[in-house]
Amino acid sequence: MAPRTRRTEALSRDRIVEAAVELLDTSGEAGLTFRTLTERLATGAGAIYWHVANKGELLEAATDGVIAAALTVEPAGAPRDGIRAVALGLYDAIEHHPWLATQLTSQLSRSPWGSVTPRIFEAIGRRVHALGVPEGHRFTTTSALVTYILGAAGQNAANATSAVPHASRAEFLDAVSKAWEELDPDDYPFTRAVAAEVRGHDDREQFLAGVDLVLAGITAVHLPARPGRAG
Amino acid sequence: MAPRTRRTEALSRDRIVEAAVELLDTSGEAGLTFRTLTERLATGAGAIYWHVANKGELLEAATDGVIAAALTVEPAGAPRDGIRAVALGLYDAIEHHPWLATQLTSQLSRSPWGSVTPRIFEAIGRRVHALGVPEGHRFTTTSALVTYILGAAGQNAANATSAVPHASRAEFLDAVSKAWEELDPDDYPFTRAVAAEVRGHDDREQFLAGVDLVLAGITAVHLPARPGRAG
DNA sequence: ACCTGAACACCGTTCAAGT
DNA sequence: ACCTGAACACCGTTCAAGT
Repeated sequence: MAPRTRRTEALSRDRIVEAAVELLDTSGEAGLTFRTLTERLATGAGAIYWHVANKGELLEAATDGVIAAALTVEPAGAPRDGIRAVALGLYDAIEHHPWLATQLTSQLSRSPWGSVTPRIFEAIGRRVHALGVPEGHRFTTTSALVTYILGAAGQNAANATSAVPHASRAEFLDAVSKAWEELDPDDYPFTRAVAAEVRGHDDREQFLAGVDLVLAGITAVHLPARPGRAG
Repeated sequence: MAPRTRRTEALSRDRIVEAAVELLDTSGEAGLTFRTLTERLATGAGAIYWHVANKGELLEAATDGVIAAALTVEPAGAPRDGIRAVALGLYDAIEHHPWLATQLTSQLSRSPWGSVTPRIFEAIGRRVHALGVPEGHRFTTTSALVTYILGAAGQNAANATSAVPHASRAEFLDAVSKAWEELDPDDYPFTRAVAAEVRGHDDREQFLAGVDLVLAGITAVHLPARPGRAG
């Protein structure tokens, strides 16, 4: 395959990051190497290192750009709906860019001072505040929500990447269901019993159900029912 | 460093997996290579490939062994306490073996028919059932719990691995808190406001608080209050 | 059946040399 | 200042050859 880019414009950090995102989207984390990247950009490895310190920084920049775009959610509406919208925005972003999952986990912990962590934290936390969660509980509550959202979305991204490539989603779930039904009845009574529920389930619905479960928990623990306030 | 093992016994799959776990625990995911492994076992690469198909299978086996050990939790007690105990068991296992985090995410999705997924699912799900969650909601509820637990534990494992190596936990949290306090007041009012709460927080406590939040949500949504049942 | 270890096709990164 | 591209020190995996 001939290089897509003929180097009309000069190289720049932005163009490098852009190409990296394209490679990641097209061929996954393994598809981004300095070889594929130099080929795509019609340049040499050293040229890339002139603009970017190392592969980690490249991945950070790629993540930041995509997440910033994903978090531009309409600001208005009830806090609960806002949280659902932000959650879905992240879910969809991770589904379309499965390489985000790994990246988010490592950036949230490795560099919480970077821009990605505050961005996500702010988008959720602001609405947790608006929900009425009292001071002193906002950090923990927001952390729990962010953890669930990124954990679930990440799990889902792994689902998307993996699996036998040509097997449809339905076939995959069918295989899991079958495998669970054949587990030892003494050791795995529960897993066997819910095996059938695996078959039809919708990942996105299940994700939202989880968000609602956490929201219900927040309501129950931190927002004692008052007359005139809807559940 | 001289090889620790002098090859007194014959090579076996078990000994290889055992050595892999030791290397992973000692030097992290990057520390396990076929070079370090052959050195440790005083053998050649081909010998390992005779017992194990590839590196992925090696990581699977390592994960399975450690998780099975971590899930041997006392069976009795109230379901809620059982869930907390299982959750903490997984949390601690991942904290002691941070490489588990990545591994669990990929195994839960890539091979839900493997032994790891059913093991975790069964340990939590059985107690979700005992809690009284009605049929038709057990799969989704258990998924949400497992997602939160593995997501939080995984995030924590990343914390453990990363950070400037010599910085103490307190110093690290202090740096994060400071960085958050310096964010733009217009863009990050919430994050700035909770920056102080980062400083003192205990990860384990916060993890458990999250589990309790999900449990409260399950109670609120699926276990309508009845006279004679304690919250 | 089980093991050896050189060889292969990759990585990320560096760096003298060019313009 | 910006870029080239060969070279370095690694990877995981294979495979003819040994016992």
